[in-house]
Amino acid sequence: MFRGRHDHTMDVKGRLSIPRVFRGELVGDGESPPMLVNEKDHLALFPANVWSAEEQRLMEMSSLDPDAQRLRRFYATGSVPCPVDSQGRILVPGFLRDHAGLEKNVIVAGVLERIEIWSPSRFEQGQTTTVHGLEDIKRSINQGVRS
Amino acid sequence: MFRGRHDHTMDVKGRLSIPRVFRGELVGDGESPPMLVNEKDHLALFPANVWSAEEQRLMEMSSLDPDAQRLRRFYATGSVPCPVDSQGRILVPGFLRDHAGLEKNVIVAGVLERIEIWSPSRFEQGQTTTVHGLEDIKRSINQGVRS
DNA sequence: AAACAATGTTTCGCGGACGCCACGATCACA
DNA sequence: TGTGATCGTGGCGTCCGCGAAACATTGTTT
Repeated sequence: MFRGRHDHTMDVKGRLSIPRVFRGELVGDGESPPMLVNEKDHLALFPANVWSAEEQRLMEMSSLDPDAQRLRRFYATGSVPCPVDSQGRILVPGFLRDHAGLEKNVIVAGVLERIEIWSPSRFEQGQTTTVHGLEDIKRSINQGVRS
Repeated sequence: MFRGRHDHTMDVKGRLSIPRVFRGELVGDGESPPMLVNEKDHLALFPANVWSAEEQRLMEMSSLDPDAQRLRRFYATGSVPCPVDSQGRILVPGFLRDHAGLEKNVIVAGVLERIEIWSPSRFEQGQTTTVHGLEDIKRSINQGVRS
């Protein structure tokens, strides 16, 4: 379970050191490398087994459903195996840096089963809007509108 | 069950002593450390088992629901394990201090299953608005509008 | 063969973290 | 009312973990 927020900086070449507290759980037994995945406005980093479970669910969706097909394409195209080097760093490919709008300063956030990598400005913005809507979100979830 | 209000002060480095009466229940058997959690306008401190139950509920929400995802991100990113040192103090990370607007003087309040940490001004303000709206709150709860 | 790109390695320095101790105020109890 | 114990405060001081940047090495391409 990943938790907390860390302000880190990226190499000019796109190398980013993973917070120490995350490394153990992230690499697991080291069998297969973690996965770096493109999301709408940020990147996500998964332990191999967690992502493969997620991927499994994508594959189980109907290939006749255009939406499912789109979803599959988006994630398949935007995901990359991402080994952690001996100094605890990952290399973020250029096209993912671009999509997530990452520059030198980034935020590495623990979100339970995943690690998220954000541009600071986008992150702050997202958080503030979340805070504003927080009570409504809680209410609607509490009422079982979703779940 | 935590009760009562305590005016304490924080270290320049963010160390804060927990009221004596809270310590026993807070650390429990000491297996896993208490959790310090960011809330909208204050911080909350939980015995490990209490927070992990809460976290469990977060994880069970659909990862396809954007609102659930936001909620998860908010709480996971804003929570950090928070061991109590040998002198009964915790260390409050800088980013949580900022979010809660904490400075030197803080209020440590017992709120049944949780301990809350407030900036004095925000606390007072919250209390007064609660007092004003008290009757309405009671009414709507009584009507089962929530929960 | 030279230049650039990619990856691996080393070092430095900041600051976070922790432990200890002493002062002082407050509370309890005699 | 006095005395003692408890508990919070804060002030050092030190340590070392960790991240960041610079450096070295390898490999690849034309």
